[in-house]
Amino acid sequence: MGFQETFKALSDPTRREILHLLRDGAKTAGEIGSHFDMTGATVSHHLSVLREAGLISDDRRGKYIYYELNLSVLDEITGWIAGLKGDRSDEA
Amino acid sequence: MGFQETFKALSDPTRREILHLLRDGAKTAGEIGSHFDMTGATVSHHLSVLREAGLISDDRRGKYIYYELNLSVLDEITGWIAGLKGDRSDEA
DNA sequence: GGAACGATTAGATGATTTTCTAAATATCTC
DNA sequence: GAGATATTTAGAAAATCATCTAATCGTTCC
Repeated sequence: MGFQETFKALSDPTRREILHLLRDGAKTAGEIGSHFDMTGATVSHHLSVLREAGLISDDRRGKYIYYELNLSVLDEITGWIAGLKGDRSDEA
Repeated sequence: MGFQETFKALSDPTRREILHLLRDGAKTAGEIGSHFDMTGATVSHHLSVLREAGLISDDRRGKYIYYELNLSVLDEITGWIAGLKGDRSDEA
């Protein structure tokens, strides 16, 4: 993890849309993929980028793999931004 | 502008450090560049990415170009994240 | 005007990224 | 176990990106 991976993950519109899709609950890779005009392999790749960034987690249930939002990493981002907005120069 | 450019701009560690450097006031391109072990041309490129993302603005004063933080775009980012954390499915 | 300095732009190169097709893995059902 | 379904992994191609060197632009000062 780290800001590097997180921001990189968020920099792709497909991946941001995936996060949006997961707002109202976990979805399978297939359900997520059906929202996009690209192959399942490509969606799978995006899911793995999001997973490596810690933005989603996966939950295997039988034949399906459910993905769900993981919001804690986003808190780190807002924290980083807040640190940028604070004007104290002794901060990390 | 748009999230695309903003997140992409934030995804590079050099650029995030530049933003950090500008927390306590405007600096010239040269001052910024002296903090990094890369050519001035490369730093200039990073500054232009940040400028196009709306994260910094430039102010030419004579021979020097001063760069300073532009925080409003960061507010849009925190707004987007907040929207992701809200669970209402009728939101944009 | 010309030299000196601060900074950007142009063009090239190697690395990374996005996407695809094809093949592989995992699970369920018969 | 074989076939069907859900998903990922492997490998390749095109696009984008970070970085460099060299050349250019803008300003100041003599």
